Amino acid sequence: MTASSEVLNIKAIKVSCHDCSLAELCLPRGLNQAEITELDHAIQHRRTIHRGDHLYRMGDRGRSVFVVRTGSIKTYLSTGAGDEQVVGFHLPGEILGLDVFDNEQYSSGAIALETSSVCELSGHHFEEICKTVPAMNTQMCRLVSREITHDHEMLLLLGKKTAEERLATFLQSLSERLQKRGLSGTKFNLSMSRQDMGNYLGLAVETISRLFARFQQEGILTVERRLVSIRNPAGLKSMISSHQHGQPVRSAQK
Amino acid sequence: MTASSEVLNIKAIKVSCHDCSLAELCLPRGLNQAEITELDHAIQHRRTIHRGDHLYRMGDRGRSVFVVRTGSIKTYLSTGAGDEQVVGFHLPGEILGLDVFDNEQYSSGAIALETSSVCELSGHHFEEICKTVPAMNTQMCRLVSREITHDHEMLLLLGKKTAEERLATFLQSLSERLQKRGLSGTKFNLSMSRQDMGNYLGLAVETISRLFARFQQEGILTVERRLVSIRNPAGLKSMISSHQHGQPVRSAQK
DNA sequence: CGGTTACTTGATCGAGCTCAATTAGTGTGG
DNA sequence: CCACACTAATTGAGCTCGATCAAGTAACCG
Repeated sequence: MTASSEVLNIKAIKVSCHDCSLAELCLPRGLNQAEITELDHAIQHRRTIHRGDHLYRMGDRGRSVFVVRTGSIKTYLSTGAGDEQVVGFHLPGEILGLDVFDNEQYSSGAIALETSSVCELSGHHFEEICKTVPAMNTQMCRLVSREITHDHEMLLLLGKKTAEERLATFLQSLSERLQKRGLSGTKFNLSMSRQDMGNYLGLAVETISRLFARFQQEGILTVERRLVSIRNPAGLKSMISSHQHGQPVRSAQK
Repeated sequence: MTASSEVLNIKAIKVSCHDCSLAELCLPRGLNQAEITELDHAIQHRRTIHRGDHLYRMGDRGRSVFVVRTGSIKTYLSTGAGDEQVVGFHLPGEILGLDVFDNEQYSSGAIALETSSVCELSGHHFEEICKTVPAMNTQMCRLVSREITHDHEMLLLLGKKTAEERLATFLQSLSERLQKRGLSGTKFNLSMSRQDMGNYLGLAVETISRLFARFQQEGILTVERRLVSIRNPAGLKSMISSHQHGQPVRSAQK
């Protein structure tokens, strides 16, 4: 804010949750000043990782969860057979590593898509703060719940949606998340490759490429390398779910 | 069933976690006697639901999570467009409804696959117990973590696996879960329809049927209506992941 | 620049879906 | 106890969406 605070940039690494612009999206949301102070004590340290670096690998022992501060991070699973599945893209304010609590080791890996910084919340401090700050426990439940709901929506996407619906859903979701962060929801850079997108959406890279070409032809968006501009947001939304089903199809109901 | 046991059935509803045979698989796991007593107070009541009944519907307001005591329950999501995605099958000792904490409404629906009973843990009591019994908080984190990991494995299944691999994975997982509950892992009844299985695995009913026929032909198992007998467990396991990939394919790595 | 990687575009193929017909359970009521 | 309706499951035939294979182009980077 003030010009003179420039000198304090080194301190920026030590920025507290009080001053963090992400506070409203992040763990502190809904906490009072005293509670945020407690939370601040629990944050072990801020770490920076570069494009392609692992934050943690599948199977790593640990007890920490992380919150993205800047940049973006993908999480993925790999099978013995060599193929991998991207399970999430994480933007500033989003939490990752929740899979560590089962037996104190990560069941997924996390790689930075670009230079990124994260706040680390160690398991020990995490348990402490859940005990001492009830609001924090509630907040944590909310985040975990959201994560599960999101994963379920991804199951629906992979289980039922067409290629077109998948990409449209992905772009729409990304757009909304960026907008919440004060960025443009209509013009943004993709931090992940076509490869990663395809992997995440259960599609081949070629399919992603062709879909982008088609969306462009139809005037839905323009895309140049990784820069996407949504031209027709309503059109994009209308592609998210299939319309043609007259009566319920592939029903889960009895 | 028997006329004489009717008298005791009423008591069955009031069984405590102390006496429950599921304790080792369920929430009380790792808790001491005093802590289990606290947990017992938090369990609001036991409920019985019949085949096809909803435990809760998508969008229902609430704050409770449930643990299956007997029977089995499926959870599912539905889109506006009318199609649905089964996101889980829940066996005794397994928790469901964790998606309720985000904004105090269920983002999924839950339907009994057969006559089932559940223990309800209300949100209020749940928060209380997490505060007063730290071990319970740890336990909860573990369960949530496991849920997330499982969902991620399902993303991998839907995103990368072939139809054969999907069904094999499903049967193997079911077999293991039943075995943990003291039931046979080689001969068991499927409580869900082919429809539900197909929906869950992202496959058409016909594909499930054909796969069962093929597995039978290959001597992997026999299936008669919903009764499955695994004849060659090693053979089943070997079908879980693709072998042919020489070098990493569809990689998530950069 | 030359080499590497990311992306695009075209042509072909196949796993699994859809449609259709049949069979086998499962009640339900007379 | 059986006839009827209804749902669940199987089996066959053909088709389609998106994968795979192949080639070319464009950005990036030492």
